[in-house]
Amino acid sequence: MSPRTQGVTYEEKHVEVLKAAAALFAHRDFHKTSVRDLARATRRSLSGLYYYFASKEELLYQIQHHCYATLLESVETALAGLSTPHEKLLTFISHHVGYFRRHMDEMKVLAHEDLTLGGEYGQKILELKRRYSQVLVDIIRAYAAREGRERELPSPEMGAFILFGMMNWLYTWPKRLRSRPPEEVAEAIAQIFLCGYPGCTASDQATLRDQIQCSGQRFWKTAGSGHEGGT
Amino acid sequence: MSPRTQGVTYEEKHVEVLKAAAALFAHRDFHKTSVRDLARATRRSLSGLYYYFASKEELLYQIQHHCYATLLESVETALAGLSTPHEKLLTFISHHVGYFRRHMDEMKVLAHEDLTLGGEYGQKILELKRRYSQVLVDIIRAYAAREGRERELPSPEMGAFILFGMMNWLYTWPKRLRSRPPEEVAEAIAQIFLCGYPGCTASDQATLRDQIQCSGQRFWKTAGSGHEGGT
DNA sequence: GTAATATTCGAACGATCGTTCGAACAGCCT
DNA sequence: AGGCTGTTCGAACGATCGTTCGAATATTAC
Repeated sequence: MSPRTQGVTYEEKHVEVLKAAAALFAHRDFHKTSVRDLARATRRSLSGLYYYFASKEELLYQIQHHCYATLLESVETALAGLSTPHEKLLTFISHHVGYFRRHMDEMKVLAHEDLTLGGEYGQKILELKRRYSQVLVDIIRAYAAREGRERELPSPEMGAFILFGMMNWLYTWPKRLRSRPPEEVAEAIAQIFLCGYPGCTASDQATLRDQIQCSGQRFWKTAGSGHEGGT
Repeated sequence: MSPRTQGVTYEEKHVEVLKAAAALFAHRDFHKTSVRDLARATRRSLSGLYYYFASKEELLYQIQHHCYATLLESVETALAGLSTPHEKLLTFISHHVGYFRRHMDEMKVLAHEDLTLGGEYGQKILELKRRYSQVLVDIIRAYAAREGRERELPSPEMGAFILFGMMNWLYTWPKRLRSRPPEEVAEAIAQIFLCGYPGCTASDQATLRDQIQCSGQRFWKTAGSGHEGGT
C-alpha cells in the first residue's frame, strides 16, 4: 500500500517475460518452445506478449544481446586495473564461470542457440561473440608471451576455444557436478588450462587458488529477485 | 552393368537417408528441420521417407544410437591391449577427436540434441552416454591413481566432463581452426589436460606427441563413400 | 468527471507441421 | 500371363505454429 511499491513498470514486466523465455528456451529448446508456452508461463494472453517483442526471433535476440552486453561490460570491469596476464587469465576464467553459474538459463541460450538467429540479428550477435572471444585470445597471447612462447602450438586462438569449451560445456554436466561451488569449478578449469598451456611458471601454479573469485553484479536491471550484489 | 553393382539395397538407401538427416539436423537444428526438408534433400517423396523410419523422433534415435554404438565399439577396440593409464588416456583423446572430425555431423547431432529425445528413446541414449562417459572417468581415475592423487580435486568425474567440454566444443570452432589436422587438435587438448590434471609425470609430457594417432574405421556399414580404412 | 494513452485480450488468419492411407509401380517367382 | 512382395508416391488429415487486428480494459492527465 506504499505509494510506488504496488505499481509495476513496463521495464519490470518486460524483464519478467525475458526471464521466463530464457528459462523455457534453455530447458525446451528455442524451436520447440511456442509463443503459447511462453504465454502460459507468464500467465499472459498470446497476443498480449507481442507488446514486449516484435517477433519470436527478436525475443531471442533481446535475450542474447542483453546477455552478451552484460557479460562484456562485466568482464571489462573485472579486468580493469589488473596488470599481469596471469591475473587477467585467472580473473577471466573465474568471472566467466561465476557468470555462467549465476545466469545458467541465459548462458545456455547463448551457447546452445548460437547460430539460430540469421540475418541482421545473427550478425549483431556474432559481432558481440567475436568481441568477447577476442578478449580471451589477447589475454592468452600475452600470457604465453611472458616466456616468449606465444608462437608455440596450440595457438592462443585455439587455446581460447579449448578453454571456452571447458567452461561452456558446464550446462551439460549432471546436476550434482554443475552445482558445486563455482570457485571449485573455476579453480579446476584454471588449474588444468594454466598448467597445460605454454608459459605457465612455478609461481603461477602456487598462487592459483587464492586468486579465484566468482561473485558478480546484477544481471537484469529490475530490483526484483536480483541475483546478488557486488564485490 | 555387372550383376550386383547396379542394384541398390534397402540398407544402402536407409543409410543415405540417415546421413542426409544427420547433415540437416547438424546444420539447421532438429526441430527446425522438417521431414519435407529431408524429402527434398534425399529427392524422395514425403511419405516415401516413412518407409525407413516410424517417426521423426525415431529417426533422430536411429542416428544417435548408431553413433554412440559405433563410438563405443570403436574406442574399446582402440583401447584393447593398452596397459598404462597414460597410453589409454592419450588414445581416448585422439580417438574421440579423430572420430569427431570424421563424423562431424553425427557428433554434432549427438552433442547438440543431447536432451531432445524423451521417453524410452531418451532413456536408451542416456544409458549409452553414461557408458561412454564412464570409460573416460575410469581412465582418468587410474591415471591419477598412479601417483596416489585420485582423491585430489578436481575429481576424476569432473575432470572427465572438463575434458569432454574441450573436445565436444569442437563443432563451434570457426572453420579455419576446426579443420586443422586432427592430430594437432588432439595433441593440443591432450597436452593441456594431461599437464594440468593431477598425476602427470615428466615422462608423460615427453612422450606425448609421438602417441597421438587419429585414424579410424568405417562409420556407416555401406560400401559407398566410406570415410576411410583402418590403422 | 472526460479525454488521451498504455496495456491486455479473444478470435481468427494463412502457413506449415508430422503423419496416414490407399493406390501405383517395380522386380521377381511360377 | 498372373500373383506376390518390396518400394514409392500424391493427396489429404487434424494439429499447431507465428502473427495480426480491432476491441476491451486499465492507467494517467487534465
